[in-house]
Amino acid sequence: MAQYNHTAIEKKWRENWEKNPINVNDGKKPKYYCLDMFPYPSGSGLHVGHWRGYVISDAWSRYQLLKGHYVIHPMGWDAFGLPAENYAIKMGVHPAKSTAENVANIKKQLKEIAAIYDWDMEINTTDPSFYKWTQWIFVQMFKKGLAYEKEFPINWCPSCKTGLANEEVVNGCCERCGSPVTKKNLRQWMLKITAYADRLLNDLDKLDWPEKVKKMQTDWIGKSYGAEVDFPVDGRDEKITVYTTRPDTLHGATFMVLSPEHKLAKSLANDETREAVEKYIFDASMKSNVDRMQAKEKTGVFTGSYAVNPLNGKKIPIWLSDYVLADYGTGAIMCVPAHDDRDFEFAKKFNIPIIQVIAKDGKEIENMTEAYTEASGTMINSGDWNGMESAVLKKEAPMIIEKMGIGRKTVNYKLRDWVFSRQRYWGEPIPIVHCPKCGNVPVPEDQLPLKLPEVESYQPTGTGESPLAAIDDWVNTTCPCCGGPAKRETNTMPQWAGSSWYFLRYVDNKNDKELVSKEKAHKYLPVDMYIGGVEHAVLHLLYSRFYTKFLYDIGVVDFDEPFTKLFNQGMINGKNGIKMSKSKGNVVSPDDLVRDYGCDALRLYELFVGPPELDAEWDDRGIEGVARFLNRYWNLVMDNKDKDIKETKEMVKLRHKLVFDIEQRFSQFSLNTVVSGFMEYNNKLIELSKKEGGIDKETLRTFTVLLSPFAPHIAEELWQQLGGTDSVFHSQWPECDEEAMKDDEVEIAVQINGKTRGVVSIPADLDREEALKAGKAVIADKLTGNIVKEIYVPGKIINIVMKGGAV
RNA sequence: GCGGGUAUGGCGGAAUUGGCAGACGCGCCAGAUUUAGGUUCUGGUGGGAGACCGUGCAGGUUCAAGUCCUGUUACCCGCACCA
Repeated sequence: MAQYNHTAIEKKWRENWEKNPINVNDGKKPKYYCLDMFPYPSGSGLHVGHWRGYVISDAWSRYQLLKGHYVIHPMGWDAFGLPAENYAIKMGVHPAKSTAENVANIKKQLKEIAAIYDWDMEINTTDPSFYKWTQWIFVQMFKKGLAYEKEFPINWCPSCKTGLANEEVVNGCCERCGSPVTKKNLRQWMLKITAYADRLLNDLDKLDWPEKVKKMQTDWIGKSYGAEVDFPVDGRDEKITVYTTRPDTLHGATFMVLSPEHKLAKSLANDETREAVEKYIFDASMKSNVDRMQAKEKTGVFTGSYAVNPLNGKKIPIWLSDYVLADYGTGAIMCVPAHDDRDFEFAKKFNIPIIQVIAKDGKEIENMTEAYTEASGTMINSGDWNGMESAVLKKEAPMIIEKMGIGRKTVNYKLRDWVFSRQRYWGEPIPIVHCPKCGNVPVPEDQLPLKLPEVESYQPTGTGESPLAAIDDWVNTTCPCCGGPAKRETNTMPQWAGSSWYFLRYVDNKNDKELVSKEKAHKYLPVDMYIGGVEHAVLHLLYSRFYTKFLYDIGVVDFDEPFTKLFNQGMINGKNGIKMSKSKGNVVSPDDLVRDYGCDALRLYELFVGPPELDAEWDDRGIEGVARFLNRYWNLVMDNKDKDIKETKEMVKLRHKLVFDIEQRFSQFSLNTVVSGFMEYNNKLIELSKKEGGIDKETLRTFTVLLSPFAPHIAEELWQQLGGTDSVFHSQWPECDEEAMKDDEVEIAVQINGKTRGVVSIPADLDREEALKAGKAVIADKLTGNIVKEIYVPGKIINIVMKGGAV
C-alpha cells in the first residue's frame, strides 16, 4: 500500500496558505471571535499539553470559517510578569532579551500547529505601544477613585520578593513559586474590584461558561446576608460591632471574639491580662498564613473586658483569637457556641457557658457534644423571641434589630480589593507621580506610555522597594500639576494588568489614538469562544470581567462581559497521570511527533486522546492509530479519484449519516468522538467500496470537507485531488438531509424478560402486530411459557414478558 | 468540613440520553506479504467448558438501568476558621 508523504504535503500547503490566506475579512461575512488564552513566553517551549488547547480552538475556528464566518483568531504574548522575570534572572540575562528570544522560539513552535492565527493582529504586553493603554486604563481608574493607595499588611512572597493579590495565594503559598506567603506591612496600590462585586456576581447568569468556573467565582465573591450588631463595652463608651449571618441566635451569645489585629484589642486588657494579651497579639502577628491555617486547636486569650448583649443586657466576656479574621466583616464576632461549630470548640476548650436557643427535634439537648447548626426549629431561651421559627427569624431579625437601634441589616463579601502593585522590575510602571504639594498625580495621558527604564540591577531587592527605586534620575521628576520637584511611583503592575484587557486590542492593535476604536470594538467584540485552562478561574477571568465592566462604564466598549462562551480543556499529563515537567523528565515534545507522523496526525491525536474537558494521559503509541487512519483514507481517495463511480443509495445514506454524526458531535464539543467517527466511517467506506467496486466522489468530497478543520493539510491536498479548484476552506460545510439517511430496514433486538434472545431485521415503520410477529418468529423455540406482556418500541426493541418456561 | 468531578475489558475511552454494554483506537493472538525484522493487509480479542455472569459497592423503581432514585466506598480538583 502506498504511503502518503505528510512532510511534502504539509510543507506545500503551509507555503500556499501563507501566500493565499484562507480566512479573509470581506466586510460582509458575520464575525466569529475564537480566542486562545495567550501564553507567556516561557523558556522551555511548548509540549504536547500546550498543543491540545490550540488544536481545539483552531479546529473550532476552521469550523466557523466553513460555516461562513470571518474568524478572528489571534495570538499574542503575555510577556510581563514574574515567570518571565524569574526565568531571566535564572539565565542571567535581561528579561527584555530573554523574552524576545522566547517569543521567537515559541512562535516558531506555534506555527507547527498550522493554526489560522492572524499574525497581523499579534500583540505583546511588553510593547510600549501596548502598555501605553494598560497604563491609560490605570489612570482612568485612578480618576474614578477605583485605584487608591493604602498601607496595610499584605501577602508577601519572600522568594519572589513581592506583594501578592489574594487571588495569587493558593493554600497559603505563592501561586507562582509555592513558597509559604508571609505578611508584610506595605504601602500598596489597590484596585477597588469590590465596587463591582454585585455586578460580577449577578452577570455570571448571562454567561455560557462551565458551571464549575461560575461556582468558583461565586464562592470567591462570597456574598452573604446578615446583620451588624453593636455591643457596648461594659463600663466604657466604645461599642464593638460584630457581623453575623445568624442574628436569630443573638440570645445565645455567651462570649465575643476579636481578631488580634482589631483596633480595640490592646486597650481592652487590664493590669492582670495585659501581659498575656500583648503576647498573644505579638505571636499572632508573627504567624504565617500557613501556620494560621494549619492550627489544629483553637487558641485565645481573655482580654479582661466584657461586652453587653444589647438585646438582653447580659455581660459576656471578650476574647481575642486568631480564628477571627481581621479583614472580613468587622473583625469581631459574637459567639453562639450552641449553634456554631467553631464557637462550640472554643467554648469547650475555655469552659465558656453554652446556651441553646433553637430546639432540636422540639427539645433542648442534654449534654451537647456538638453544635446544632441548622436554622430550623423553635426558638427557646430567647426572651420575646421564644416560640418563633428560627428559619423565619433568621430573615426577620436584621429588621427587628434595626428598629431597636442596636444594629442593621447588611451584606458582606469575601472578595477583597485587588493588591495591584509589585515590587519587581519586569512590569508596567504605575503612571503616578508623588508630589509633596499636590499629592498623587497621574502622568498626563499625552505622556503615556511611561516607559520602563533601563536598569543595571533588575533583581528584586526584597526591601519592599522595586528595583526602579534605585534609579535616581528616573525617580526624581517634576510634578505634572505644579511643576515642583516630585517622585515617581516605583512599583510596577502585576502580570494580570495586561491580560485583563488584551483581547480588546487584537482587533485594533495599531491604533495609537485609542485603546480600541469604538467602531471595531462594536463590530468584532466580545469574544464568542474563549479556550484555555481552568487555572485562571478566579484570577485572569475575574480580573478581565472587572476591567471590561469598567471600560463599559467609561464608554470605551458597548458590552460588559468579555467572553460569551468559555471552554476549559483538560490537562495532558505524562504516564500515571504525573504532570509533565522538565524536572520529572516526562515532557513530550511535539517536534519529533510532527516530523515522524505529521502535523495532521498529531492534531487528530491531541483530540482523540480523550474528552477535551477532562485530563488525559499521554501515550505516544496511540498516535499510530490516527496515522494509520489518515493513510487509509488517503489511499481510499487516491484509489477512487479517477474512477467514475455512480453514487448508490447506500453511499448517499452513509454520506448523510456521516454528516449528521460529525456535526452533532462537533457542535457538542465531543471532539474525541468526532475523530473516532471519522475512523468508523472510513472503515465503512472501505468496506462499501470493496462491495461496490468504489466510492462516488461526492461522498469523498463531503468526508474531506468534514475532516478539514482537524487535518487541514491532507484535506486540502485530497480536495484538490478530487477536483477542487479553490481551497477546501472556501467550500461549504455540508448539511445533512435527515430523510436521506433514514434506513428502510432496521435491526432490532428481540428480548425475553429484558434479555436479548435474538435480532430481527424489519421495516422501520412496521406496525406493532407485524413487528411482534416477526420478532417472535426469531425466538419461537424459546417461547415456552405464558406471555404476559409484549413491548414494541419502533426502531428500538421488542420485549416479550413471559412467565414460566425455560428462558 | 463545604462544593464540584470521576469510577465501564490488559489500556485510552464509546453508548443516539431508559432500549443489543464495550463503538473507535492502543495492546495482544493468529494468518498473508517479506530472506528476516519493521511497515502493510486479513481475521480474532470482556469473563466463563457451559447454563450464564458482567459498567466501584448495597438496595430500589421499570417490561427494560452504565444511564433514574436511596444509601455507601475510593480517587481527583477547587475553597477552606468568611462568623
